Amino acid sequence: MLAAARTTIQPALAKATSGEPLAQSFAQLGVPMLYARDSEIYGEGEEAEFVYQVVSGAVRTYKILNDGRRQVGAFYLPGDVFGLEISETHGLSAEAVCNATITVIKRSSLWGLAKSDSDVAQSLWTLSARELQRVQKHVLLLVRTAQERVASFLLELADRTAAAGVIELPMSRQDIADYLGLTVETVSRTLTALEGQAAIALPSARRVQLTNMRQLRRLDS
Amino acid sequence: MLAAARTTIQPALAKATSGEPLAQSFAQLGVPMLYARDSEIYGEGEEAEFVYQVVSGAVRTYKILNDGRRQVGAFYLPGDVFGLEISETHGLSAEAVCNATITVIKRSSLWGLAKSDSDVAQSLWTLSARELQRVQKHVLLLVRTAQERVASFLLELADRTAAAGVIELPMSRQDIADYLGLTVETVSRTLTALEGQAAIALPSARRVQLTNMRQLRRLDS
DNA sequence: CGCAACTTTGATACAACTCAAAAAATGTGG
DNA sequence: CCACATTTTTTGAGTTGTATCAAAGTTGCG
Repeated sequence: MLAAARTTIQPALAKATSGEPLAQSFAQLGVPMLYARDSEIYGEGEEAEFVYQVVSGAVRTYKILNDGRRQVGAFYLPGDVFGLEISETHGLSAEAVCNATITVIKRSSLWGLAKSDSDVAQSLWTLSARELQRVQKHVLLLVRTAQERVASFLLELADRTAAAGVIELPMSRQDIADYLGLTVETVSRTLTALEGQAAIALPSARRVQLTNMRQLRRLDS
Repeated sequence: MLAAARTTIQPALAKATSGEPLAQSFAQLGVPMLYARDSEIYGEGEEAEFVYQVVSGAVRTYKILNDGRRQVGAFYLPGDVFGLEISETHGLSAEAVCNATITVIKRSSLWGLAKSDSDVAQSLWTLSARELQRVQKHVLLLVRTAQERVASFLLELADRTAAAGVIELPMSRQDIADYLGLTVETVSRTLTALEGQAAIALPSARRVQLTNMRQLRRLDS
C-alpha cells in the first residue's frame, strides 16, 4: 500500500461548474483545495463535516478489510459530488487517486441552503438516490465474471467521461482490481484478453480505446 | 424458478408495533395485507406508490440478471420497512419469501406526515441511510470466501431475529445462494462444513443453531 | 540516467461452479 | 392419515476461472 498522506493541501483557484443545481452552491460557498496523489481527504468514521465536489483529477472511497485487502467503493470524477452522508460520519475513507482539485463545502451550510432553496434540497435527495443506485449496481457487478466486470467498468467510465471512445484511466490496475473485487493480475490479463478480442485497444497502460462497443455492451448488458 | 403469483392478497388484522418512530404511522395509516409465499409485492421499474413494513414472514428484493441468474438484494424480516425509494420507481422487485403479513402505507401520506412531524421525517432519512449502509455491507460480503459469506449471513440474521443462538430460516438455500452470490450447492456444502467444524448445528435444514459464535465472528469480522 | 513503482506474463494451485444423482422434506389428493 | 409426486437439500465427481507466487518488462519520476 502507498505511503502518501496529507501533503499538498491548499486552496486553488475557484472554477464555476454549470448544469447541476448544486454546482452553483459549490462555486459560491465552496473552497477549492488541492490534494496530492494518494493523500487522504477524509477517514472512515470521521465526522462528515464537509461535502466535496471534484473539479479535476479523481477520488476513490475505500475500506480496508480485516484480512488487509482494500475494497474500493467508488471512483469520483470531475463534476461528481462525494462525502455527502446521511448519517453523521463517513462510512468509507476517501483519497485522491491523482493530484486533484476538489471544492469543499460545509455540510451545515449546504443543509441551511436546502431549507430555503428547494432546488438544493431536491439535489441532495437526488444525489443520495444516485449513490444508492450506484452501490446497488456495484453489487450486481461483483457477481459476474472478470471479463464482464472489466467491460462494465470501462463502459461506465466511458459514459461518465464521455470522451468518445477513448478513456484516460486516472487510477492504477490495483485501484481497478480493488473496485472490481479481482486481483491486479486478473485485471491486467482481462484487459489483454479484451485487446486480443479486438474489443479494446491499449495504446498505453493508462489509455483505453473502446474499439468494439457492441461487444463490450454484450458483456455488460 | 417458482410459479406462484398474486394469490392470497387480502387485508389482515392490524397489529401495532412499538419502538420505531414510523411504527405508529404504519399502525394507524397502514393496511395490513396477506401475501402468499412467492407472490409478487411489487416489480422492478413500477412506480413506488407504497411503502411496506413486514409484520410477519419475510420478504426478498431481487433483480434478474441478463444471464438468467437472480441476485437477491435484501431480506426483510418482521419490523423492517422496505420499498421506500428516493426515486419515483422501484429499483428491484419484491416477493414474499413465505406467507407474510405486510402493512402497506401510501408513500404520499407518509411524506405528508413527514412535513408536519419532524420525527417521521427523521425516520425516513434514517431508513434511507440504513439502506445505503446495508447495500455497502453487501458489497463487502461479495468479495469474501464462501465460508465468510455464509458465516456473515448467519450472524446478521441472528442479530436481527435475536432469538438467542437459534435461527429459523424463512428462505431456501437458493434464496441464500442468490443473496450471497454463490450456488445452492456451495451454500449447502459450506453449511455442512461449518457443522463439521462445530461452528453451527443443523437440527433441520431450516433451523440453524449457532454453537460457536466466536468462530463465526472470526470468519465474519 | 537510474531506481522504484507499476504492469504484464507465466506456471501452478485451489475455491467455487457444473453436472449428476441420492436423500430428505414438503405438500396433495385419495 | 397415508402414499405419492414434487420440491428442496445434500453429496459426489470432475472442470474451470481466478488467485497465488514468481519473474520479466515498462513506465515515470527524482
